[in-house]
Amino acid sequence: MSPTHTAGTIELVEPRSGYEGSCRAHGNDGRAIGDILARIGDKWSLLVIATLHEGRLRFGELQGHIPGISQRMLTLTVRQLERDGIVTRTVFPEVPPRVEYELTELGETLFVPARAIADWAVAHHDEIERARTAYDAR
Amino acid sequence: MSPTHTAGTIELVEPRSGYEGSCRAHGNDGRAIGDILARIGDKWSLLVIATLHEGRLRFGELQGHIPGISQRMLTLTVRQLERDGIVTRTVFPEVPPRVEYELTELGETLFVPARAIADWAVAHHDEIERARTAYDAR
DNA sequence: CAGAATCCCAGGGGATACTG
DNA sequence: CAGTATCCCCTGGGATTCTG
Repeated sequence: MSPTHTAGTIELVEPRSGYEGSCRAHGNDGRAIGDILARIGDKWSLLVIATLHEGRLRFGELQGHIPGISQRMLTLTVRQLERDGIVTRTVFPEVPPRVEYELTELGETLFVPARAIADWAVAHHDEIERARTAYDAR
Repeated sequence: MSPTHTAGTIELVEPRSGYEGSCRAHGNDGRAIGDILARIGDKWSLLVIATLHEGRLRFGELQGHIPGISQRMLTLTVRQLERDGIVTRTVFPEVPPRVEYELTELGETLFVPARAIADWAVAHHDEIERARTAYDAR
């Protein structure tokens, strides 16, 4: 909305003098991070992105590859991602209608760190599991 | 709970034959990923982890470094992270009470990909902003 | 100071039914 | 097929108050 900022580096957390200082200073940049984090961190976005990384898919296929997602949530998720420039939505003027989704360049760049998180989760999930059992038995 | 699985690699998304197959196969591994993703992807965890990466902090300080977090949510977040073995909670037997939080080794390893996501958000947030304005003006 | 307990509300998200 | 529209429940999470 406000193109009035001059870019500049934004630290997630300042060395030790105030996250608030760096993020809140120019108004919306601090929120932008949480904003984007909220998007990619939501229940389905990462799964959609990971699935689409394998190649373009139509709506139904996409849903088939993501067990448990409702039609409604898939629609909403994919619309958000489209709005953010992370996926493209292509409608083919046929009947019955066909719509295909694909990652954009931006989406592909996001896949890299997203994948890193997923890999971390996979690599450490039993370690976490043990930590939980230990904590619960305490 | 069930130590009956033989580890093995878990793919986030199978090359093209079924996310369901790989994840749902052994029962809880598929859910575990979404589970962990949900934890780190929630509204506050990443911020807490990032803040703690700078060094150990007591409750009040932690809250001071994370603008907008309520006492309640900080408590809940930090407890979850403790349960997952990502932070340690040290209570000093003093009066008034002092409690300090610090990242564990595991927590530090999580910080790496977490940081990558945050960096991505920072690096692309104006690109996303433009995509949104474009989409909304469409 | 560091929480635990309660209250309460907005909205996230599932199930279902309808449409172009 | 690929959505949209509703209904409705449940949880996330803020504000406030109480305690060791």
